[in-house]
Amino acid sequence: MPKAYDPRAVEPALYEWWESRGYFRPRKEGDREPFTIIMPPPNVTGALHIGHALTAAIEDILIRWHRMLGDPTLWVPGTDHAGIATQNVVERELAKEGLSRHDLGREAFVERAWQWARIYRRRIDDQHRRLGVSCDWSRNTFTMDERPARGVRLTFVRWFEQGLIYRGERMINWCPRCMTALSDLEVNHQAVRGKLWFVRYPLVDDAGGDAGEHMTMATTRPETIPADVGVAVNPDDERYRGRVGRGVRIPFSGRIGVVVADEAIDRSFGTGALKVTPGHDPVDFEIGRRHGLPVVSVMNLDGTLNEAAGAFAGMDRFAARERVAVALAEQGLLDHVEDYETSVGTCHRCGTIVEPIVSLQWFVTMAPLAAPAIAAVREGKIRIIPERFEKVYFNWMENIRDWCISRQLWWGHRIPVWYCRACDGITGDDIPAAAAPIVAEDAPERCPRCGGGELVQDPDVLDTWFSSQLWPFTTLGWPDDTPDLRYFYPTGVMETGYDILFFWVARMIMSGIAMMGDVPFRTVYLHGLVRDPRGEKMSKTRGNVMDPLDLIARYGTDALRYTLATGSTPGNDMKLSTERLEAGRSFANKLWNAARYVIMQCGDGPVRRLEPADFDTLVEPEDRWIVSRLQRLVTSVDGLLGRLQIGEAGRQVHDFAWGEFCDWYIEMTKPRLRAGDRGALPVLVGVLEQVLRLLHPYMPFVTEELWGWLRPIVTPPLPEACIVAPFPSADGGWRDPAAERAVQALTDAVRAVRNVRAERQVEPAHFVPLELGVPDAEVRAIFERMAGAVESLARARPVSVLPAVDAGRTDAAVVVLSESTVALPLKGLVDLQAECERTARLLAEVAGEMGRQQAKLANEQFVRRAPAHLVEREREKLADAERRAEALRARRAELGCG
RNA sequence: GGGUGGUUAGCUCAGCUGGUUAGAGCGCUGGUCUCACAUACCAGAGGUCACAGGUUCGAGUCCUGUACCGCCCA
Repeated sequence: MPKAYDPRAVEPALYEWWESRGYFRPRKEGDREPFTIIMPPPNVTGALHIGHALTAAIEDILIRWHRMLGDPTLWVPGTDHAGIATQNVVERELAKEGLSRHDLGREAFVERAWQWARIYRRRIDDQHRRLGVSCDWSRNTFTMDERPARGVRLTFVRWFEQGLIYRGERMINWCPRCMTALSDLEVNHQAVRGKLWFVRYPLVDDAGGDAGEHMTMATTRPETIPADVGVAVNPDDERYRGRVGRGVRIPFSGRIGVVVADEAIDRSFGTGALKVTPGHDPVDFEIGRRHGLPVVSVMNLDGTLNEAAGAFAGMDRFAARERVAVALAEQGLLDHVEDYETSVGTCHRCGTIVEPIVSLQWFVTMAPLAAPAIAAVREGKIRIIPERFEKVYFNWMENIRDWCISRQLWWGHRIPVWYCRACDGITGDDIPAAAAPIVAEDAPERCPRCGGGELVQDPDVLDTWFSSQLWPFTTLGWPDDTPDLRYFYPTGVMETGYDILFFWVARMIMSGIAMMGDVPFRTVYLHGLVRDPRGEKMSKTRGNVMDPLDLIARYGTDALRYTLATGSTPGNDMKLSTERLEAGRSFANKLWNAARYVIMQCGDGPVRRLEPADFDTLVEPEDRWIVSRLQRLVTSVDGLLGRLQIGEAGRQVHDFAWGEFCDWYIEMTKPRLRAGDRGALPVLVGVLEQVLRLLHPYMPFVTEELWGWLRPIVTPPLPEACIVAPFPSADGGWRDPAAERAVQALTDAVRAVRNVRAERQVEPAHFVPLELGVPDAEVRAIFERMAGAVESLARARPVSVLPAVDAGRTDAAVVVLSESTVALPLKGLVDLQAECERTARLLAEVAGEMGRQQAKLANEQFVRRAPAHLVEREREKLADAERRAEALRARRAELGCG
């Protein structure tokens, strides 16, 4: 067996073996409830990042745990076509060849995108395999596959027929670079330093002539002035009372706009007067609508100004802003300019500042869909972890707005709507707003009205999330009625990042209830973002991304998974550093070496492994101690995983494996094994294999590999693979509190000896004589039985276990502990001066303890109201402290300390 | 503006329903290549749990407020 664990040497072969054995496919067992996770489908835009690794780690832990529990366990992998993002990357590829998508034409471009998607799907799947994910590849799905696509069309048609989907002219977010509409969620808001221009609008008299007065208003976007149609003030604003109803002359356009009074106006902003531009601002759009104002647009879809902007036509919107300001100044209309921090919306995908424009798009009416989805969470049909996100969910859902679902892209699910050229008088590509949509799952042959065969499909595609929202059931076969759908829906846990709670999770709940009549999952588990060591978000532009495959190459998959899983708590971001990964790698190596020790001791075997039925037959206290501790751990882990406390469960197994099993139990067995007593072997093997099982969900490779080493030399035989071995259960609840107490006391004593040795700089090779005074007969018996272990652990010889040692003796270093008194009678070990100082320090500590306990016990309220066992515990602690204080005082008197 | 999270050892973070002397990893100090492991072992130092009130017999944990940092929504 190699001296160090080498992940690269074992991982690929193990993964292939698992997969070939069919372990990843669900096994239906009796009437046990299935456990299902639908994997959040990564975008086919590129490679997996560290966030995907976190998703994979957590989900695989849950999946492997449930599989080991014997549940029929299904994890469905898949990938997402990511409309706008993929179109962008494919367009970038084309640009390298000097081509645009328009050069290729729609059909060829879509074929090109399919090629891209096929390549990246395979790459992503391979990366997932490297992460060790035990998902069912036979059910691997792509959002553009035939069945999900059918589900998309069916949903669209049904919602249209129910009046939930409509086509209309609304204010939407437009990305001038991506040249498509966006939903509200696809716009990021950020604060930017800008300016506030104060512009004078001349008031006109009834005849339209100059009234010689003006109103000054503030705007952050002077380039939209040519699209102004009026001015609005707050109805309660005294300053403008007489102005409402009058006309103003709009600069540049010369249009006469009316001054309206509207509640939406914030009197404290600027001058309290707002220019109204319904064509370019959502608030203004509403104001215009309330007051019957026209909508004027001065912008082209690419962000340049159009002919309505007059002299500014053809300019980019930001260049136009400066030019308009200059022109205003020239005309004497610019009052002044102030610095101003404003908020702009940017495209979620490309970062371009989005433009609010009025446009003809398809929308989903969300409120009716949201209502039952709100109820589902409120009634506890769905639980969100961490719970605080339920509030976030309610807040968004209760204020939900209609969802703009049409995208002016080529890559995606084409909207299942057709128009009749004859009926709607369509000649070119443009579909008139008044055209009557023919909505159907499959392309209709003829127009249902006129019977004509000249139909043209809506050119737009749907928002990617429209198909993603159906994912928990399209992956299981919907819209067909499949056995999978009936058996696995609703699924168990939806595990994903909190950043897509609205984008995805909320919409899945809404559409699941709407289309399936039941929630899509019982539990939502939201993890945080993985950040760089400085806490910054990882991004390609920052250049601080950590590639999971690179980390796997350096630290091993298990180290990466363990670090991610135990370093994060639900809903909270984590900083990932190489130091933490190193710790994970060390742990894998520690496990490897502990197993290596056990396996080497076993020789060729066969070694009987300890099973629960054997617990009562154990005689050595350390054996009973480690088994008792293990049972305690198993109970705890079971409870923690049940509450999805994955991080804490993983840490506890780590602490047990390293801190108790390796540091103490294995060391205790060494003198026994050296003396030819093989009685510890079943315990070593039994505890080790239980630890491997407990850790398997976190560190599947090293545990499976060690399982393979252990299996041939162990009897009764272990299950054929760790991945399908039953997860440890503490059903019997076996404990030995006496052994736990005594061994705890013994390790305390050993630590005390080591402490003295280190302080007095005793050579490591030098064995010192040791006397242990143990008043409690039961504990003393265990100390006597374990004297050999003490020798080896404390490097002490001879070891005498006595009912008492004289704490005051001056010929020895003495440490008084709760259950024992340690005396190291060795010349040169006792330095009177130092000993007086040390005992004085200890006495002060003990006095502090006693003070706290006495105060508590003196408090009548505490004694009366606190639980009896806590009061009793305080009394015991006080008695113990008093005993130690007494011993210290006696020793100080003996030593003649002042 | 509304909401929400964080503030615990030098660093990064655990700490579930309130109850021993608040823990871990890394780092630091000192000592060990001891026959599983130097990716290791042993010992040690290091914390007013952001601050101020409150509830309680008892608060890192619950409540209110403040400060700073962050995120979400508008």
